[in-house]
Amino acid sequence: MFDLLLNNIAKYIHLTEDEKAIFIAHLKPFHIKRKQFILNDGEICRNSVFVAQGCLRGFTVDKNGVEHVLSFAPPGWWIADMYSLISQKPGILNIEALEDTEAVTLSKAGQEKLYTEVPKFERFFRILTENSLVANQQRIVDNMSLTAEERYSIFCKRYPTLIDHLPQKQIASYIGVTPEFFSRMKSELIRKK
Amino acid sequence: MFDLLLNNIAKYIHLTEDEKAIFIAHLKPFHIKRKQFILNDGEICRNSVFVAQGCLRGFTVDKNGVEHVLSFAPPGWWIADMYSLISQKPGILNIEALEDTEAVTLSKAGQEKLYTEVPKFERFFRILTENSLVANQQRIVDNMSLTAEERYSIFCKRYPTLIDHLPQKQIASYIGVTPEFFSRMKSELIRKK
DNA sequence: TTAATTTCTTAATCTACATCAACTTTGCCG
DNA sequence: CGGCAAAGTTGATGTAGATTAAGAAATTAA
Repeated sequence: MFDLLLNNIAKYIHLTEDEKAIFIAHLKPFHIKRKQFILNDGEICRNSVFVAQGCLRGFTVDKNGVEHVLSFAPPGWWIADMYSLISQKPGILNIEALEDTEAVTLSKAGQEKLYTEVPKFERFFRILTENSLVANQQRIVDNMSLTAEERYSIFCKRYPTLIDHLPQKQIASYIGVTPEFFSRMKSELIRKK
Repeated sequence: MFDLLLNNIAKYIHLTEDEKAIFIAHLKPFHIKRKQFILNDGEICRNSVFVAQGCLRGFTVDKNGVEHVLSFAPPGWWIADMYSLISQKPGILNIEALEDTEAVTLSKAGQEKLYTEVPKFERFFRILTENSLVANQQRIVDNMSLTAEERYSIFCKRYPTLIDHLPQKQIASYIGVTPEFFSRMKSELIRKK
């Protein structure tokens, strides 16, 4: 059950069996059906969530009611409204299951306790956050300097597994175009080849 | 000399005098003239830089030769090519002084040594990275869901000190429009009021 | 299976912002 | 201070991608 997560952690820090047990004691497994939400904008985000199976998405809704996908969380990924989780103020992110999903939560309180019990986790989450920061900075650069077509091509390379079983309107939203434009773009790409 | 930095750190972790000394031993103060670079794209980023006075900017150059400002570093801010710093592979960021600047460097090696010597710094840099991640995620959302005018308004609120003494083409680049459009936008804003 | 709902496609029209070009203003360096 | 490069302005025109709308295809739920 926790194998995927523990293997993931093992890439960055080494844990004794005791430390693993302490860690696992803070986790709460759960599963959630497609289309259900684990977080709504305006709420305070109280957990980090690690996906073991299925897929979640984090998105905002702008003042015109348009959704914008900030992140996908396929197996092996963490997701949370980082702003809200850190500040414990109401956030702007909605987190929804795109398919039936199995995951574990680590509460904010649990995470902080973990830092004192096993300080090595400071390192683990620092590295995790660093990697996330790098990906987000790259996305900003891509959004500023590339066309939608180029961003799509990058998405395909970076998330090959997601392409197949994700509604394409979700991908359109992630790369920052409308579903209509995305559809056209795809058919033009096929025509070109 | 290190006061600004130490006060900054004190917001997140408490350091003994010994620990402060260890930290400072890893720092190297330097100053750099306007228009000089401390990092070029294609190079490996070997340092984090903390600005005490002046201002730096980090930017990429796209395949058409257009610059895109990823970040400004006024006094009290860190700057680095995080991708390159972490991976120690060639990066895409240029870092340039917008004015004569005084700063300190912390080398990648020094930072890692610091983590083992004073583990509290894991926490400090984790928090720093978390805050940066939150800001970057917000910027992605803003770029996807707001008009240039709205992004400018947010920029003004968030970086009031920068507005005055920054060439406006740099601000235009940061919010993701051309200098020409930015100029027009500003004059329309004035006309409106 | 079928009805209902959601997703995808295609087409016409529209707009925020880019590009190009010429000119004016600012600010820096000798 | 004066000359020159960089920054900012303004206007005409171009375009990537949005919007609206309506039908076709695919999923889902019953």
